[in-house]
Amino acid sequence: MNHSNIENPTPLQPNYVPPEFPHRGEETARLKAAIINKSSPGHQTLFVHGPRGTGKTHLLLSLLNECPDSVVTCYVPCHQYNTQYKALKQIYQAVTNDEPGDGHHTAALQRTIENRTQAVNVVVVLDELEFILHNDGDDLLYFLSRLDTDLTLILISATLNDLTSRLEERTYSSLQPQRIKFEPYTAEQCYDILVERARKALAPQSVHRQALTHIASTTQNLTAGLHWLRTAAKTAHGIITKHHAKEIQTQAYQNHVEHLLTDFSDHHSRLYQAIHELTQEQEKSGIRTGEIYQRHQDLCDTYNEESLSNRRLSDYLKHLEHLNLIKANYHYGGTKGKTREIQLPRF
DNA sequence: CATCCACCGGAAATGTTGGGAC
DNA sequence: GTCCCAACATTTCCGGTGGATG
Repeated sequence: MNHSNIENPTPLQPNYVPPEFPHRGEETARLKAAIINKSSPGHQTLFVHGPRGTGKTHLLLSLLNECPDSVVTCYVPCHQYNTQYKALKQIYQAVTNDEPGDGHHTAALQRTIENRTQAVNVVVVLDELEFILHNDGDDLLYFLSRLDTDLTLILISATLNDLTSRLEERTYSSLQPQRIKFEPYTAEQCYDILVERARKALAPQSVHRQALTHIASTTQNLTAGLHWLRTAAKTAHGIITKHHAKEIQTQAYQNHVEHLLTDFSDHHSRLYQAIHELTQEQEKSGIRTGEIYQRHQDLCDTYNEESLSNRRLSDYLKHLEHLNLIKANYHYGGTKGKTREIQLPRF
């Protein structure tokens, strides 16, 4: 039995890459000029940054698709390929159509990549850059910057504004990145896009305008907004009203969080759960890390899972911070000692 | 002014897995 | 197979931080 409003679920899926990018004309033109109508051979690096849900990833994926077959393209989501070696493997695969195992020397992969990319146009996108910079990403960037090929390197990040402070000097000066900033959508622009997606995915007249304006004025993160709309469509009996949208707001946000965490470990989820629980229980805002580590430990005990060292969890917390799932206030000493205060953002 | 808070975060150590040479 | 060498996830170790307290 299907009494759902959804006629075509695809345009509401998180991985759906739309054919058009409204309100991103300037960014599209600049990226196209750099990638597809590249004027001069040699190196170029673009640093694409801006908040989550502003279309960075999807626009780049769409442009990679438009590249002619003669161009070797490689998209690397660095939250999954978070070391130089793993990222090199992805590039190696794109260049040679061959998958190397794990027991090689980094230098051997680098040499092969260097040889196979002579006289080839290569576009490499490193998305979620902060996750690899947390490890040995700098070495990777330095290697890529020194490649003697026609390489277009695109670095994407939602939490970094400035690479100068995050890269070694020689790496930065060798890359000379051009910045392209994606501003957040305005509520009006967000509404536009939601309307368009609703039109493509849902039965006519199945969503109230006020439901969409409510979503668009609450969050300008389009990824989150689309999760919200999809959740609303899935759960509505009949027309999607503003009231219904409000009712399922929390559930929609949880879906969004779950989606962000799919590529991460169960410990990441449990850590988030620990923070979530503590936030619900206490009215004071700001929870210190010690408390979170303790709660995570307790959760592991009840699920009969092995816990991790606090040192490791500290890194995982940083991952959640990179995903904008938590806000962290750093105290480098003082009354509270050296610690972080963690908060959940409002939707 | 010394000491303490409470955890940060770099570095080294440990254990596991996979590759290549013999 | 055996041996050695990489990469990697995780643990262990520990120096460091700056306002509050006495």
